[in-house]
Amino acid sequence: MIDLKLLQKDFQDVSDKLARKGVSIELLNSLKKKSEELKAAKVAFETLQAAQNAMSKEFGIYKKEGKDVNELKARVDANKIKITEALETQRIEQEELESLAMSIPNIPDDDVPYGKDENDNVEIKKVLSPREFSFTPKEHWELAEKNGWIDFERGVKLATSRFSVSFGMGAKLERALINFMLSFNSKRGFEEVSVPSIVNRTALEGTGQLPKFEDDLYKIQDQELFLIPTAEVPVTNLFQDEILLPTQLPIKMTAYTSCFRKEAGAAGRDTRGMIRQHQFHKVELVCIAKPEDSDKIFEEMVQTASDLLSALELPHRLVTLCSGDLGFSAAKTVDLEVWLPGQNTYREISSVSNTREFQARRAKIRYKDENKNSFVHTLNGSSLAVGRTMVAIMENFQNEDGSIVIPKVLEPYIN
RNA sequence: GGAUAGAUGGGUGAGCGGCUGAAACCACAUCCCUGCUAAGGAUGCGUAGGAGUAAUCCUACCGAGGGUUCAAAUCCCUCUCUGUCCA
Repeated sequence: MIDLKLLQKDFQDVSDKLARKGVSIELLNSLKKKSEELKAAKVAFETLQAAQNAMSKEFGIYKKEGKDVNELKARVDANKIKITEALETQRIEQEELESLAMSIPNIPDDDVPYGKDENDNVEIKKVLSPREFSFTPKEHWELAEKNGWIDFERGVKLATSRFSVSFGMGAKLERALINFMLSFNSKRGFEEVSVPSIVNRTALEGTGQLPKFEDDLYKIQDQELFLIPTAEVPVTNLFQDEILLPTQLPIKMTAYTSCFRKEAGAAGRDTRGMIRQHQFHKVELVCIAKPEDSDKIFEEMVQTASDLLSALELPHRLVTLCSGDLGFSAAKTVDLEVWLPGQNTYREISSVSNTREFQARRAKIRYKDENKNSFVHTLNGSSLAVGRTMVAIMENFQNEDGSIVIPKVLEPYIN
């Protein structure tokens, strides 16, 4: 959630920055007005309540002294009617403010480039050069079927479109990648955690998927429970409503989970192959940090994901997302895009974001900072999306006959 | 599924409907004493919001949500979770 105090104090600045993310000034204006109204309603209510409390105390004293309470009771009763009204006003204001505030995205960092969509993203650097092929490289779905690694039809048979099944070496490679990534991250100081794949509404509100993006989530029928779209949700919310000690920070975690996304609005995109599936595997990095450390941790996470790709000998590039392409909760995001020779293009394989205190404010994650409590910064990044890594391995390590070489670092994990 | 007990501040754990935002202990912080791998003493120490230059004051919160009452951590109802016992 954005900082309402900051909005009141620096309205111009906040609205300028959010305009870059496509938030209208009208919306922010009504938010500002609402928060002022709520404040007034609160003051009105609290004044009445204070009077009520004082009279109640008096009441006790009167009783003790055996004085007549009829006159006092009449005053108390009259005040009570006003309190009920004031409380109702405040409740309505509160609800309206919350639903408004919860749907406003995070403020982008100052160094985020301005832009409309993914075409305006800015490349930072390329890592490893794409290999020269002496033949025309095939796309991964062809290779996957040819080698018997992935069965797209049977996935559809079991569930629906955009589900697939891995067999044999395909399944082994998947498992090897998960283990390799977890070990790699673990060596870099990220603690492994294993979390539920189902979470409640509060958790999803904490990280920002709800209330705005319910259509993208799989919901459990008749229950306020959802399949997780990313491990970021359960792992970040591990510390929801907690006050951490500074000595605990930074907390660096890595988790493997399946991820479930409806991909609403993605009709027609990446329909072939396993680039965009409803269920996919992902190893995630999540960090909880003091504000002054979060930039450093961010770089560390980007570097870890990049090194992982390098260890797998996969050419990739780093891209800073422009303001228009930035996600709802992110203040800054760097995407890692892997080279896919079959498609002759770079495709997103990891996305590292700093949400600053946006999620911490929603999920109430704080730490003791000197004497006061402050919000932590939360960061998350994929490391990596397993399915897309398999795609990248297939396309980059293919031979002319369609066979595929397994990257050397994975050998110990295959057998 | 049935029965039963419970849910209090960072932790353990008291709490008669008003004097309880909450005892005590532990932990933690600062200071004093002490010259030794320790002990003792003093003070402070929940969260959020609001008023004020400030001292300070006000409001809310004792699992969640309702209710009774002038007044609820304390009484009533519903729900959630945890423990134990029975199927």
